Amino acid sequence: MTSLRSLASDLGLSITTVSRALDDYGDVAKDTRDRVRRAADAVGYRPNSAARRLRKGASETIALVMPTEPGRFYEPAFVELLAVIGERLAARHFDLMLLAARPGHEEQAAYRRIIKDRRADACIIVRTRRQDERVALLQEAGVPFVCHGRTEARTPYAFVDGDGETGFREISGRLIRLGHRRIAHLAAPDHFTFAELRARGWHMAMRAAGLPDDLKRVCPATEEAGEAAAAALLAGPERPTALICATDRMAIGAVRAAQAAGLVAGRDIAVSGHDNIHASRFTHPALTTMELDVKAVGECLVDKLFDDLDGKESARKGTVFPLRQILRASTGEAELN
Amino acid sequence: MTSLRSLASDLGLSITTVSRALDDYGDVAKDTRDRVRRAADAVGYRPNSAARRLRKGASETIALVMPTEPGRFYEPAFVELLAVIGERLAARHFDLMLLAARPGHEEQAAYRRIIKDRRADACIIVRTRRQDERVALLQEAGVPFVCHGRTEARTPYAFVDGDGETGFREISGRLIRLGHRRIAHLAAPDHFTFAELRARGWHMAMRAAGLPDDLKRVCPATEEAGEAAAAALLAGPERPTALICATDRMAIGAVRAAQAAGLVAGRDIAVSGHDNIHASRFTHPALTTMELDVKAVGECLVDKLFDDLDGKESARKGTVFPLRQILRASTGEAELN
DNA sequence: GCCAACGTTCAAAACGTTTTGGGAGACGCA
DNA sequence: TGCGTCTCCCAAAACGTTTTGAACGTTGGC
Repeated sequence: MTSLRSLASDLGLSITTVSRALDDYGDVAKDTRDRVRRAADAVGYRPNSAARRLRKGASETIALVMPTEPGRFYEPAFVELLAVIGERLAARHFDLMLLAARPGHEEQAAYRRIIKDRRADACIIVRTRRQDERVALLQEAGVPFVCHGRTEARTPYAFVDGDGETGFREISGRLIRLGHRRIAHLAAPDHFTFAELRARGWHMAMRAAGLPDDLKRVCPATEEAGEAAAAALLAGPERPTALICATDRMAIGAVRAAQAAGLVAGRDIAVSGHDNIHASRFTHPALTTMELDVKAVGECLVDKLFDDLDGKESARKGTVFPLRQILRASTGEAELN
Repeated sequence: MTSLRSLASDLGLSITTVSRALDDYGDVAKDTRDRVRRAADAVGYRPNSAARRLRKGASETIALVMPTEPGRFYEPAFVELLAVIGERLAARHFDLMLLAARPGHEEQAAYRRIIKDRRADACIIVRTRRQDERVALLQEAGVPFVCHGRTEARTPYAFVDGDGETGFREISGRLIRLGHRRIAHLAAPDHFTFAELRARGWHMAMRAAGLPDDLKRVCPATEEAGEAAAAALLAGPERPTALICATDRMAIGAVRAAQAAGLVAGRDIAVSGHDNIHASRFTHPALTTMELDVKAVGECLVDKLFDDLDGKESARKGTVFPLRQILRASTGEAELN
């Protein structure tokens, strides 16, 4: 609406001067600068973003492509993460552009388009995989990005992740101290980095305590799969007294399996998860789990991106946040049998 | 990268002709048009969005502002809705811009900025409220928009909603036919339109059957509040035999309250919800609920928006989708006492 | 008193597209 | 031949910003 031109003519100045005054160039006299500022504030001037983008060759937009695995994208914290990211970006007048694509062909195409059209200045990668073509693609194209979660890349890159390894080592250790000896792990598919890290934490704790580390089952991170895997473990010859699950959804399935086997979770068997999804508070018994500070993670993601865009070399590294253990009844001191 | 200019000079044509050829003007000879098309496809030409936006004065972007009520934005279907909307928009090369703002001052400011800067061509309003300033704001500014959910507006406007009224009338009727007489309704706060519609459905069924319609409690749409409200009802003089809850979250709380009162849901008392959130499948017993076809809703939202942008007058009206009833054990033929 | 440096301002170009307002040539008709 | 009509094409303007390069007056050193 109000353009630089009208502002300039109102003030009897050139467009150049007004533009530079607003951009804080040392070029322009302090008096003029103040005068321009006041006038701009008065009419609520905001530069036309399209014009600005065209001229600067930058879009002041960050892209986030949601991987929409059909029927599987169920992450309660994701909406919150989006909100945090959006707010943080808005503080610097950046836009958040949201895309959706199925992993594979469609996802690749989406990233290629972003890169080619320079529709966004940088990307946020979520649900990072161990072998992640998205990372390779963006690195090759020289487009700044940051990952939510880790991948196995040769070169340094920016990521923000929760310390699943330590988290699972801790909960395993806690159960060991409670007297558990046969502690099983329900792991998520290992093409996800988080799955491997969590499994490693459990593994390390078991080895450190000299306990068997072969009680591991891998299955999709769903309630149904968790239930089936837990049922199989409970029906086995060496029934475990504890089930450490990679995610809350799997743990919810595990609680059901225990119940079906006539066991009361928290008394006859310990069950724990990860994520602190809303439902974990409302299982019977309530689920012991761990959680990440979503706000801190979201802000860290954005800050890394800005650092990278600002040319700070330091941006290209990872930050790992500790997990907060949330102890509920499902791991109550179990009567071991 | 590849500009209209380079494309034109490669072809020995003017920029104008290339531009018009790609835009299907009748102006340009069929041969030339084909030649241009082929060349453009070959290099994968896509017009620079900033330049296009600047020139056309339209952003080809749709804004969606998430209302982030602290700790309360928990809608599993929301991510899926975003994905559907994003995909549908992408088919027409529109971007989805996501913002986050707390209802009230911050939210208003966000919309005002969108309007003023013309950062987006249209908006999608979610979590529509009965008295919704957002609707007023956008109508006044002449910015096209569509609501997910209904509001109380004087003028016709575009919305897409689920038929909560019929859905709740149906589940109420079903329970009545099962023999229930004292059927209570746990309603959500009535500044949400959906809350009022669902309550109305229950109300109508009760009146039609000549049953008392005073067993209604209003509370926030959370598990905790649902549990408290249900507990109060169950402790009352006229203990209901059925609890029809406005949302699954409230219903999950209600199931707990029943259990605490020594009642088994699905046998001693019937409980139903709405949303078919993931957790509803994993309560004990599994929750009877109803659900909306998120894909249909998302696509309808986008289509209405495009119709409006294309100048079709017909866009400014509502579409109400039927709800699918999902019968699970929590309403199993109850032993009434 | 001359030249350089400085502080302040500005005109003009550029970003890449869409659109306006023709223009050149071919063709038909009188 | 002259005139109007059609088909195909194009030069130039416009969108609103940022940036380049220079202009202008003043000041200071010599």
